[in-house]
Amino acid sequence: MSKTSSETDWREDRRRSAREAILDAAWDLVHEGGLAALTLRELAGRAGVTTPTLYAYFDSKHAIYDAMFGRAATEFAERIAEPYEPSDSSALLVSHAHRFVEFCTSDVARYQLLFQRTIPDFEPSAESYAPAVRTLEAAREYLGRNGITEPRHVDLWTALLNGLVDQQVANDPGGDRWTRLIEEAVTMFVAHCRSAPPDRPPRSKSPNKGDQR
Amino acid sequence: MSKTSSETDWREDRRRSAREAILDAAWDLVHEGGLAALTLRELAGRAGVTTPTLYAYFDSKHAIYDAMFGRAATEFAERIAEPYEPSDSSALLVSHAHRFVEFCTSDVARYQLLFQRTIPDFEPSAESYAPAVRTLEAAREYLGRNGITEPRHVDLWTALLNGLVDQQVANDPGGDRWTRLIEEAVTMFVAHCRSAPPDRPPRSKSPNKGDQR
DNA sequence: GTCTATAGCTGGATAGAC
DNA sequence: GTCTATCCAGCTATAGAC
Repeated sequence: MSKTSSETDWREDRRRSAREAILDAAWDLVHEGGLAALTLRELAGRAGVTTPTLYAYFDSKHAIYDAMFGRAATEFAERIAEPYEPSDSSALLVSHAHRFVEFCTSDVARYQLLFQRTIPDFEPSAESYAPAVRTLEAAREYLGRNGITEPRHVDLWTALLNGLVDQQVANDPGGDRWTRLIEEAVTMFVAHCRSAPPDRPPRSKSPNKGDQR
Repeated sequence: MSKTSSETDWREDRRRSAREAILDAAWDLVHEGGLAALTLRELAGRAGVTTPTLYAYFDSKHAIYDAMFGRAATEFAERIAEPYEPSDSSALLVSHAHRFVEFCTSDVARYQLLFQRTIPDFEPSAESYAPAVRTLEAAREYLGRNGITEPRHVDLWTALLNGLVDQQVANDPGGDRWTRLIEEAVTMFVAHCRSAPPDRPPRSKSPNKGDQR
């Protein structure tokens, strides 16, 4: 090799920080105009470079979305992993739910990029996606401490939280019409799981089959 | 007037059916490639006309989306308004939930157009939107028959159903991983509302304030 | 109402000099 | 790595003949 390792580190650090600066500008842009407002021309202008320069740091526009996804997923994982104040398992679950919902509603564009599939033909790479899946394990952990281990209950949990977030961002952006229901929703959910039989969902009578196409 | 009324009806009928044929083609296109795949060139090709002809029937691309929205909203209202088999109020609510979720999951593009805001700068007109709001009144009606009248419970209900739909279409399209939880979700919800005090959500202890930014 | 032809714009991506 | 200049594709929408 013709370079010392410190020279290599220097250059790689500069390259990394230039990439991060571009991503900063990308997020600014997206926060103002939504995910679809990201264009390479506008991004280059904000980052103080020209379009071809962007291709020195990213292979394509999708690669930029992927890097943005990776940053969002890391933020998500870090926020969820922050320590909780000591409390009983039920209050812990409420805190966890608050964090999840607050994380999602505090940045709608980030939420859409992470959890909805709104960009045509974009799929996050496995590396970018990894932190997000690790975080789902955390949810299972907190549910488990409440004695909730049934897979269908985990699914019901994700549906409940996701529904609150979705209604909040779609119908009352910036407000708290649905986020203020979190505690009640968790109470409802926990009470149900504690009373439900472990194997089958409770059914008092057969459902209206005629309506289930 | 120089035309008889029957001549006028004739022409208006022809015009209406031509519009409907274009909308049929638009829905075919969208079902195959998603909402964003609608382009006027492709639409014209499928409808057997050329691009300028589309402008003889619609003022703009957004006007086409609006007409599609109107049709979807009407389908939604009609499906929800179909009579239910006689049953008790609880089973009625389950049937209602099944219909809502099945309607949404059976046509993802239609669901996205109706309930998510994924098309840039598109807002449905008041006329197109009207059937959808009327249908929300139906949900309140069925909840009311179960003694559920609190506004916050109505919000919790919409979040719960919307969450099931969202998880289903996002993470298990074509499957039933979340739709099969409908009955259990309704049971949980109804039991909670019956036991909850009418004015305030139940809280055994104060929440972890440190986590509520 | 329907066509041919095209305007006018915006987008992602690249060639090649420096 | 960064620039100037440009290509090429896609889109909505319109002008004007028939």
